[in-house]
Amino acid sequence: MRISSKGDYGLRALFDLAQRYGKGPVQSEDIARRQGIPINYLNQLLITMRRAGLIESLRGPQGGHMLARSPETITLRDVLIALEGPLLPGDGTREDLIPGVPEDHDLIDEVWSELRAQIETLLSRTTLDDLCQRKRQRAGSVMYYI
Amino acid sequence: MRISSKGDYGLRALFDLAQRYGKGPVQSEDIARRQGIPINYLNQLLITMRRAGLIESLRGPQGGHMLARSPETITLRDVLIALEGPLLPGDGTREDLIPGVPEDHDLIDEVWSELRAQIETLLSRTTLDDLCQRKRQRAGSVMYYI
DNA sequence: GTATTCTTGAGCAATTTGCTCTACTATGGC
DNA sequence: GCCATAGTAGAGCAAATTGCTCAAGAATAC
Ligand code: FES
Ligand code: FES
Repeated sequence: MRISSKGDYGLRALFDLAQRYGKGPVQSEDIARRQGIPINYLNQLLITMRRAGLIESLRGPQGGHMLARSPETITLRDVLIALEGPLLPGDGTREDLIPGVPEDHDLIDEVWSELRAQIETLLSRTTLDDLCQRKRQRAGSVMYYI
Repeated sequence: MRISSKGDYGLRALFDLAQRYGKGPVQSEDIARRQGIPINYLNQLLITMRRAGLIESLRGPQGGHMLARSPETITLRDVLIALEGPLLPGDGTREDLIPGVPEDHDLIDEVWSELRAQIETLLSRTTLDDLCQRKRQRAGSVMYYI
């Protein structure tokens, strides 16, 4: 029930890309420097995210990474599932554990399932674009109050 | 972002106790047998839960474990926090990771914080008593349809 | 006092986390 | 075609966590 550094760093990187969406590829070294992510580790995460279809990458000079879709269509759920694997247990429920009294076991499995569904809808409500908007708002109000 | 065997086994054990609430102490061996939990491991978990104030334990013959509070007052949040530690990162945010651009970093920290709060309220909505009621309902309808 | 039941803490293999490093591949510009 | 610039792939690795087991001890009912 935690978010590992993958999810944290990964979201930072995607947020970085979201702020530069539509302005050409961003190099991993730039992301790493700005967001304070160990570059070797970030490269790994970027590959994972590309394989998950969240970003696209171009090699060679002037290459880099960019969001594969617009920021409004990428949710926290997408990010966390790509980086941390399926939420809660396995796909459905934990088949690796020893079961107990069937009625009780099934009931609890259901609870976990419902919980996962609820958490996923919760996560689906926040997009990368929401983060960008929040940042702009904040920048605006800071200006305002100075 | 997963629930480990601690949370799973722990909830099973508490559910077992909830179904026997008010009927005297239940021995760990009985819980282990019914719910299919390795007994040595279960003993560990029971101690953790006692230290968290969820159960009370009595030693000696006819000893055992019982809920410290009534099942309506014990929520999934209590269970998971006791067994899995604080939800999401540390207490507030992950101070172990390298920060990046302060505006971005603070924004993302906020997102994690809000997320944790939302997940906690979600978890707080289900109590052990809810599980017991669901089981009774289910048993009822099974009877009915046979 | 003795059988019963919880308590404490050590120990341990297997897995996961959080990285680093090396080698390779693709591409743009000259 | 050459070469500098990026991304890609995967091995490797120390440290932490997971999922347990086990042995020794302490409390209590009878
Ligand atoms: S595996 Fe946990 S209750 Fe089914
Ligand atoms: S530690 Fe992750 S953004 Fe702050």
